[in-house]
Amino acid sequence: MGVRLYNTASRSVQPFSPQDPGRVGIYACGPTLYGPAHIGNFRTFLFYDLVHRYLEWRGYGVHFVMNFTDVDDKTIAAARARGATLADHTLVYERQVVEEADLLGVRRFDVYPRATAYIGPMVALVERLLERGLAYTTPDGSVFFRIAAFPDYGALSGRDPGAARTGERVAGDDYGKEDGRDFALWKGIKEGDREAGAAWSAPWGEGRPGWHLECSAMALSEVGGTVDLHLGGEDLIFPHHEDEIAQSEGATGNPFVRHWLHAKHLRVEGRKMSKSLGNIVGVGTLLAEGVSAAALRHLLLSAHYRTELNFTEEGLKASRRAVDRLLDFDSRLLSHPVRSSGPESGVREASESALASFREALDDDLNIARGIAVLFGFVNRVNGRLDTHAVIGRAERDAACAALASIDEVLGLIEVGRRERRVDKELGDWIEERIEARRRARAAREWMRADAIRDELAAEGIVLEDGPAGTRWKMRQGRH
RNA sequence: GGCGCCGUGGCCAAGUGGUAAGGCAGAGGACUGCAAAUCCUCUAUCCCCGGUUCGAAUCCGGGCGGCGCCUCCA
Repeated sequence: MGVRLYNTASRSVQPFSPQDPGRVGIYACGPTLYGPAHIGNFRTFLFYDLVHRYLEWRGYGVHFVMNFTDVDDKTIAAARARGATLADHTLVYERQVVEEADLLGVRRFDVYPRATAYIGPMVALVERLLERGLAYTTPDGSVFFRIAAFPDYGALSGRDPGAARTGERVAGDDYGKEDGRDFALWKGIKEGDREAGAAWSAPWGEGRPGWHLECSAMALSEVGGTVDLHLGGEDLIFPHHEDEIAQSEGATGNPFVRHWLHAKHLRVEGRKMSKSLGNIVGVGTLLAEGVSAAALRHLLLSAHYRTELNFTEEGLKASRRAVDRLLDFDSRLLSHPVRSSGPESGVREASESALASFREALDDDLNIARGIAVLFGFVNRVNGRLDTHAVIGRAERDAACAALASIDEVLGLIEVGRRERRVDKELGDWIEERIEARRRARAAREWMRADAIRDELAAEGIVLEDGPAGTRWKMRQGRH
């Protein structure tokens, strides 16, 4: 059947059909660098990561572009409040978000354009729109898009362009608009912009680009004529993406995007995350508190991207346990005794069917909840086999390892979890030494001494698992 | 007011016409020196009412409840 994805534009799930399967061009709206990213941002970024990883897993050649918005009202305001230049201010948060994304296992995308590096293309875009009569300048040096001249406006979000809002009161900086719905392509220079390094010259006057324009310019420059997949948070459908379509198609005359995907927002303890509620949760804060990155990844990834996800303390705990189960299985599989030949235990069959079911689940509009269920079903089945078969064939074991690794190429849970369990060589050697001492104590049936050693290790976060093939140990992950 | 989404066991969450995946939590059992890990068993008729159908959580109608966007917002 192939990959099927929901398309916001058609409001239905449809086959994913890139123009050129060999090079799928994807543009994702990235963070605005005014402050630290929060878990809501990261739910969206992890959704991007899923799209990225899954399409590559399915064999597509993916060219994935995620921008950084480093100039807009908020970044300028934040930079000015700190007395920093725009460039200095945004660099701080760019570094931070990249670092956090790495910690959560978000694979690096191909290109990260920063808006301020695309002023040229933006100016060119506006010039074309002016030529075509789709834009007009105002006395303060701003340029607005003329929505009345673009009949398709509203198609993505399902709005009637003619209705409502026309006669609305205009905001303070929007003097001169012909129509209340018209949006700014370029904002004429204002007090303080130049000092903050937020002013560029253009044929119609000095100023800075409008937010919507930035994404159009970067998408057209970095992805090309038509974007196969354009991703974003659900809040961007209107007006941001509607405006991107209007500008891009108005200027080029070509379809801008084939397929739109939007991730739903998350809630925190049942409530909307907002400044006024004071419940904005930063990823950096959580990680600093000792929350496991793998657990956080699991939680943010575990619900389908088009359903509301409720971020709770309890959910985080459940996710942590779930990831532990995966990691325990991973290490059990790797250390399970094998022989070169002999009767099959059923592990190979379980591996093959897990891979097929996983693909089926993810092909269906990235149904990750079902995909994760398939994974746990696999873990369960194989654990059962390992219980009843003290030794399995090497080829079977390898097949199971390969299946697990393959699925984790998409989920990245074991990938991130393993990192957190890793210990340095010195600690590792000490652990091995202690385990050997405990082994001797146990052999001598000196339980008190053996348990004292186990407690000693537990105090360092090391958990032991005795099995027929010896004792395995693991580093307990973060507090949550 | 306009557009849209959702309501499944204690919590989270799949399933969208054939009699309920998975994770967490809970109970009992097996294994273990004790643990840990693991396995087995048990725990829901799907917000309510009506309709369509041989058959509905799944379709239709009506309620009730929760939520999103419409303004900066992932």
